[in-house]
Amino acid sequence: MAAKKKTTIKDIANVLGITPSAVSKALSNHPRISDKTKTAVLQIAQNLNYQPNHLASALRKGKSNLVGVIIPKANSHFFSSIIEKIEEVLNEKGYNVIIAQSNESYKKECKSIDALLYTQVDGIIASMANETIKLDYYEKIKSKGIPLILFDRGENDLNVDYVGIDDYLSSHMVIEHLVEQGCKRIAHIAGFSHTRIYKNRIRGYRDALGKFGLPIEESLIIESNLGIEDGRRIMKQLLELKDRPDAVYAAGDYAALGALQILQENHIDVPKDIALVGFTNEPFTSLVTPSITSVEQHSEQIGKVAAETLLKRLDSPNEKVSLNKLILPAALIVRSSSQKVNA
Amino acid sequence: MAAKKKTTIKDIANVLGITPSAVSKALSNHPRISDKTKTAVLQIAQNLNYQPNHLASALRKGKSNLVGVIIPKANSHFFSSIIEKIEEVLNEKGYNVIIAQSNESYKKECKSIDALLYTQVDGIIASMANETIKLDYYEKIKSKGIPLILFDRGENDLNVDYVGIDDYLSSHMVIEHLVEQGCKRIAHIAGFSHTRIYKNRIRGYRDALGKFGLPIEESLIIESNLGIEDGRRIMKQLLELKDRPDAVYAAGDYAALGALQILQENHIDVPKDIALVGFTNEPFTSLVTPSITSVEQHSEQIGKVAAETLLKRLDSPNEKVSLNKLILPAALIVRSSSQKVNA
DNA sequence: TACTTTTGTTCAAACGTTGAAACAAATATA
DNA sequence: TATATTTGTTTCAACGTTTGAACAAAAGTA
Repeated sequence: MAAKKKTTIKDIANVLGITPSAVSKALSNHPRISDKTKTAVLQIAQNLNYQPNHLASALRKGKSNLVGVIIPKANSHFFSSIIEKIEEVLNEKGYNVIIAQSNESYKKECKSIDALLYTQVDGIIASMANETIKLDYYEKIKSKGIPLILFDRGENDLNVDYVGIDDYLSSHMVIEHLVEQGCKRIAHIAGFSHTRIYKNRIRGYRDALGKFGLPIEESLIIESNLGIEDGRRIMKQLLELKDRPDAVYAAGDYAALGALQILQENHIDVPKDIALVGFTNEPFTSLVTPSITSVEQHSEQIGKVAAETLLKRLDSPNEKVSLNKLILPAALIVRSSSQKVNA
Repeated sequence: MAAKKKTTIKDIANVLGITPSAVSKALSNHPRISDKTKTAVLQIAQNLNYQPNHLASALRKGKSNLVGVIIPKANSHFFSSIIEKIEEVLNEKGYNVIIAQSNESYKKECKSIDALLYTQVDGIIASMANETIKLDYYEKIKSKGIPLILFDRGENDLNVDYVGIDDYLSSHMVIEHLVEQGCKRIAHIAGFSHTRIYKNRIRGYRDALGKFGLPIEESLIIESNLGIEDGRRIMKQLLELKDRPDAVYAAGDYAALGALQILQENHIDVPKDIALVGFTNEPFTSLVTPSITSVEQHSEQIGKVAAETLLKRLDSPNEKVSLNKLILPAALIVRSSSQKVNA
């Protein structure tokens, strides 16, 4: 019952006794079409409940008005709010957004890229899976001439636009704060240094320690995947040291949470005995007790800039604009887990 | 430099000296095409790096192989894992998924629906925004003959397939558990009763109290949006009663968390003085101290069933299959916040 | 009056793929 | 040998929209 023939541009033309071509031009507000015809067309279009056939116009124009977004996992405040912003910016310009999750898997990422290319997206905005080391599929996007913007997890070797925060400086902010709180032995639960952002956080951590005249101790720097379990494991390891740290800086909130659990299980006072700082400012950091100090990455800002950068590329596809590497500032959100003085 | 002409079916045809039609048939493994031709076509397709033009085929076939999914907010474990599953099931059958967030706003939801219809999706899977009362845009989907599946937040009046859990029974499970723990005055931080699922939870709560011979007290049932702030506000309200409850059952985890915060701020022992149960089993329920007992809704299961139901509709569009109202069982995950006995 | 310009529209081809129908050649059946 | 069937391919139109070129009519200029 429900499925009725869709009205096309041709139906409107028939009603008015003009050609489909005139209707098409009227609908796109062509200057050579008379106002009389335009209003008539609009009127009939409404009456017949006309919906333009996106497929046909996309085929003809060679443009789908679809943009693909690849993220590791939607299930995090950081990524979901970036997507929200990207959608907002792109929808306004008539683009629709297709979201694909890689689930941190290289294989799934490749499949997603193929799916997006098959759907003929006009551009892709992506944050790479942790696992990804080979860049062949991203090269494939580039080789098809489809604009690609990376955010957060990017790769310098790819030579594409990138939007992210200043990880190096963020580490400085964290260390400076901890030093102000009187901490002298600061451990770092780090991400894998083969990923750019984690490498920079480590570098920032080291340099900042140096800046404040604190010794760098390799046993206090431990790389991992930064999951809860990693945090727990590494915190246990740190507690077993003969000389315990008086602060822990985790490069991810989940790892920080795991560390917090272990500290509490061992009745170690946070922040008095050991101060704790995380990274990403996931909502739960403010919900747990004690609340966890973390680094806010201004996700909406990242999403906005990524989308706008893509729009720029789409508007001037041939223009050889120089690469954009946009590094936005981050902010330290100080909470109970690190506040020893003036609480 | 990068943007080169895309190879089409015609290019392949030219190389082999056959018609595009033959190539098309070879690629779709038509039985009447010789194996010789098929392998030749495949070979050349690979050589020329041929990628089928989805737009053209979609236009011709009147099928986009795109499915739209509308959710209130990706930023929750529940919804993001449902999406993950939907994607998994649909990708396997050659469908791509477009995700749209309504952000719990009716207006945004309408815009999303229009966008999806414009993109010519073959079907839509949706969970309604809290705000949504008018069903006109959903009727629009139906009137276009596009299969629509609702999950979690559905509306009986719409007369479409629905997948969700048994909210009524879930409340029974919760109350039964609390009664077993010795609770006698159980408050309910409820969702708005104009939404089906919350209405059912309230009904289940009332009936279960009756079943266990406990009196129903209207002052112990308070409806809200179930956000953290709602939880805090309502918990304060409950604490001001001359006769305090000895247990609180919140219809959402965030509300439960807000309640927990207030209880802790007032140094009320959870679960000894007041036991607490939430709903949805968001990951943070196991992360806070004490961990919060909650109802697991088997999101992957919901996603799987929703996707499969849609596939069924897509496969037999004209078949007047009777409506599917699939009610899956939920599970109570008991944690510290409600465990008074045999801890 | 004759010519140019402007205005409003139609014509026709194209975007890339598909599938029913037509066709010729090869093979099977009588 | 004549006829029917099968096999492999081509022909052609279609999906709905867009766009440059063509065209006629109206308006402007000389």
